Amino acid sequence: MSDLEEEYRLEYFEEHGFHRKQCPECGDHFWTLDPEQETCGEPPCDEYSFIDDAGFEAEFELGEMREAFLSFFEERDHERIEPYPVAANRWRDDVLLTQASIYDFQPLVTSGTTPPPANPLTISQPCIRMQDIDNVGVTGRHTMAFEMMAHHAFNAREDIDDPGQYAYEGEVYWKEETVAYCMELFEELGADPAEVTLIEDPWVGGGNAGPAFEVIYKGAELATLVFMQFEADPDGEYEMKDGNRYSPMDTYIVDTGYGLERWTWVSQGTPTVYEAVYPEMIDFLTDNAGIDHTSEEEAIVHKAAKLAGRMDIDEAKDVEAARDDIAAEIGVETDRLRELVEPLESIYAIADHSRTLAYMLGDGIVPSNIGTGYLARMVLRRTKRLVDDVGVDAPMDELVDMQAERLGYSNRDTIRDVVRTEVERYRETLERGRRRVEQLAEEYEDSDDPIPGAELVELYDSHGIQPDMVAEIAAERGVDVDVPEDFYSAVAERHEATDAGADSEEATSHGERLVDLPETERLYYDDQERMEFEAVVLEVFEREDGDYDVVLDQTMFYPEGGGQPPDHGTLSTEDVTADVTDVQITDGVIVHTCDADPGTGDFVRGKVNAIRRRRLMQHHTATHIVVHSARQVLGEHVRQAGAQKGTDSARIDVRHYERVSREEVKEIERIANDIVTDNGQVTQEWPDRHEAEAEYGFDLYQGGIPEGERIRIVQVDEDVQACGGTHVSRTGDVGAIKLLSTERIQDGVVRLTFAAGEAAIGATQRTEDALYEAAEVLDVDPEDVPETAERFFEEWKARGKEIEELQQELAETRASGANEGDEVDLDGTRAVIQRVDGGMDELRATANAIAEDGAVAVVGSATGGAQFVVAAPEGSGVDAGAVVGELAERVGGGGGGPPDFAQGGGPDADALDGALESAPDVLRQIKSA
RNA sequence: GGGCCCAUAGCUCAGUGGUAGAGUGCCUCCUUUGCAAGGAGGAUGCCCUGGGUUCGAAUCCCAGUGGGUCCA
Repeated sequence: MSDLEEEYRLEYFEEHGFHRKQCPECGDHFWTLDPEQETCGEPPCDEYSFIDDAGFEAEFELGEMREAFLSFFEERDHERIEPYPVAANRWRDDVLLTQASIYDFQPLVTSGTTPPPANPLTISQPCIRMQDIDNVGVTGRHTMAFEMMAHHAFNAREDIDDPGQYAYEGEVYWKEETVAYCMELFEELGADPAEVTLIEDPWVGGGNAGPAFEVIYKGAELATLVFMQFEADPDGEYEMKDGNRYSPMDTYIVDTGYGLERWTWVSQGTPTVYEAVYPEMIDFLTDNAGIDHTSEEEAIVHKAAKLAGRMDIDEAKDVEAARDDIAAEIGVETDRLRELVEPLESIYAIADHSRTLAYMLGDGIVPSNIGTGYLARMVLRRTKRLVDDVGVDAPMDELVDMQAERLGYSNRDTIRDVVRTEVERYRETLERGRRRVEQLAEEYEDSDDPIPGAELVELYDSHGIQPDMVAEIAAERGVDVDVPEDFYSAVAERHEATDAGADSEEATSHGERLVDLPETERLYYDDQERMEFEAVVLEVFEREDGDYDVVLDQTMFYPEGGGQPPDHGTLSTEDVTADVTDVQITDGVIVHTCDADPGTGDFVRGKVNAIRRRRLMQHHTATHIVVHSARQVLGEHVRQAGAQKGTDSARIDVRHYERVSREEVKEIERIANDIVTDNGQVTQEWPDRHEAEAEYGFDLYQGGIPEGERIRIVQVDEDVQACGGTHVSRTGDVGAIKLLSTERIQDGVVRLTFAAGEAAIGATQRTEDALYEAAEVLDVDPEDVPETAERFFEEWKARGKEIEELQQELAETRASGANEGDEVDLDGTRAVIQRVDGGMDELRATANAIAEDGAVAVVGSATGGAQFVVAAPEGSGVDAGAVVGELAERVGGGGGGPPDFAQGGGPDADALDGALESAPDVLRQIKSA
């Protein structure tokens, strides 16, 4: 096994007189210029020493610090790169949020597949780390949202077989330069290099690893310098702290992270990072919440803040014990300290969370029950609770807007709208929850039992009601709540029990043999209107189902991809004409599934089914137009969440926070058809990916992230997207666009189904057919259908009521007047046995009427099989349920009910009369039993 | 992407295979002319939709639609 120690012995340290030491407290190794230094300099081994004693020559505001950093590296030949969105799932599918600047370049750039936008580069990347959520506000240094300032250099080894296989070659710079830059930056800002400590701290993450330094200055961790150079390998020579083995890779990357907020904080020396980063917002919130400390209280808070670094829930085992220690050290009661500090902690958290929300919503994340949307919802609800608890009396949308304005977002109106909608939604959830809990509390009010844990789990998991909220509401009614210790693991367990993951394996029958074939030349991009071509058959595979998979040197057939179904058509030689039923692409090789074998090595003439292709192209272009129109109507946040094109209709799923109204649908349809009428050119080009990203942003990648240096982008009207599909050449060729339906397929995702061209006409005609048919049935003009339908529906209901009343009357008449029913005497109790051929309602009414007269009623009917109703007045001594059971058995069925009123029946209608005849005997038997 | 919960009167919700309910609101009358007043009477329902099981489904099963919620 090889140790990393050698990796940290830099010439830079040697030349500048650094010493390597080991911290007696935590055991970490570190480098320092100060021969006297003993501990590593980082809390809890050391304390902050920059509070009230700012660490740099000048104080910086956030923006000034960012600029200072970026221009420092710009002056040193780094290119400044614009930040990426915080929603990392826009360009990668393994994570939801951007948590570090290196995320911007994973996985394609780090693996060497795609070149970096610049090399070396510098950036200040907004990041969100949800895992720090419990520390925010408490420790004084943790924020959920932050900017990671960084410089990166992407290097590739030259001593390998084929250095040209990667998108970059050679070494830009490595460890020596990285450490030198770091120290130089400190000196430029006026820090004493002797106060800087570099702790050896190997880094592991996402299957990669490497040596790294944590850079500590005056107690604060200000930078991490990571030298990514290993990849996971069971036979690797390095074992890292995660217990896995790693071996060197061909690319090696400088990955640094300088926390903008920490640097700003140290430059100002305020008690907490929050006061340095968004002082106006903290002032606003403290004022608003009416927090006004005396100077003595102020002093306590101030002292506590200096020590608050110990309250890291990840490191301090018991946060409350840490609070006790702090209280003891500054000489106040723990309770008093908590009373003073907790509201401030909430306010810090509110400011941070508002900023987090501004980033998320500003980048177009829509609150939802899935993905990043769910995270946004969680943050928003948590913030709302904090706001209410601490008594801030400002609407949430205003708080988020304060941060959005500061961050320079232009879609602030949408952000506010989203926040308002979401807050309202939360209010409704809480109200629903309150009613539910009150009801539950009522159930337990009379018993002395507390509300059990299982109920709490159910309330939380299915209804989103926190246990402490249940406790609060239950307490109002004097009901206890039994919160299990392991509440959240009980919730998790509930999920695990039902999670049965079934992995579907993708079976590519002859995938391996495809690898040796050259990439198929794609003619469909050259001229999307052309449908015929000639090609050479490179290989034919016979399929298990008897069809053939044919690979050509070039093709006009579009393979399934980007939600566009494959082309159909024919491949013909002199002798054979094969129908193409499917076309797929694997690693650049296009496979045509045919019903005949054209023969390897032969020339074939390919002919694409032009009608099908044209319809697919119309729908594909229409999809771009509809998304673009929806964006204008619903807002800038609208983004594609999936799409499927077809020949008769297409659907597009779009992120949006509300249901789409009928008015909005009409507006989208109108704008879409305006674009069609304008008949603008639909263009495609293959620009450099980084240039395209710089020009159009990541909204390019609505349909997925393509690989490679150059990407294909398609422009329709003002809409630009990376797209591999085929399109008509002018918007007018789409013909017409008709929105067919909208549905909300998930919270925050709306599906728009529409038809284009001929299909649009067809769809409209179908709708009209339905209307005309309905009109014909009602015998009115089509435009009168709604009114007539309503009238008919009302009348139908009125008739129903009338029938019921008449049945009632009829039944009463029957019961009272002379009728054909047989009267039997059962030891003084009268019984009436009667056949009434009618529905169940009629039978019931008749039986009731007879029973009201004081007689036992046995009523039978032969409509729809045999049916009985038996009613027994109180004190008759007859169990109606038993009677029905007995009678129903005779008609091959069953029945039952309470003793005073029962019903039943069976399929054998012919046996009805026989059963009724035996009724007197049955009654006597039951009565005497 | 997965799990769970819900859908019944205008509203909030009970309902256990056997005659669809309560509170509130609504209408009428009475009492009182007093602030969420009291009394009496009355009207309100495709029990979300479509299948299935059953003699019989608001109730059980399946699918769909709409809503809620938790997790990754």
